[in-house]
Amino acid sequence: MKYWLLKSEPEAWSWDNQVKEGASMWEGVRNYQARNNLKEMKKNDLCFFYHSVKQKSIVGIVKVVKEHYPDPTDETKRFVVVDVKATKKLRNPVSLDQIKGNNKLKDIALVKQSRLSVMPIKKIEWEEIIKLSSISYNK
DNA sequence: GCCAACGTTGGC
DNA sequence: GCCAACGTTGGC
Repeated sequence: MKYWLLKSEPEAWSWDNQVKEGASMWEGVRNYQARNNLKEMKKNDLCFFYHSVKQKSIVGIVKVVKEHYPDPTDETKRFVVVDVKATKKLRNPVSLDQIKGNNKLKDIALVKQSRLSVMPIKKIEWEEIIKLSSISYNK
């Protein structure tokens, strides 16, 4: 069981869209590194759902419900999608600033490779972010 | 809105 | 196969 982070601009595809839609394709990835990550995802892996550009926060968790298959929106047939489903909203969003300010998260791919849209998350990083989301809730 | 950091494309 | 030119992403 692995952990991941998926990025989306909320104006293109938001957490609320994901909740409303239920299980849906994670489509439109056109980057090889991101694609390779999609291919490694297994059913029931969990992914943070990150809102880029505007909110710049992790807002929820989606689960992989179907492993990779060809992206029907890709004419070149080179890229793939997985199906994901919203499973849990974070109690409080965890912002990029919070992540950057946390020593345990300083090597996270989100910061190191700011342009990558599908990235692996280490278990300790996952747990730390979960913790941050509850701590901010208590404040 | 700007631009740094990347990724991709295509001419050579 | 190199690399200049171009396009895109996403933080600021």
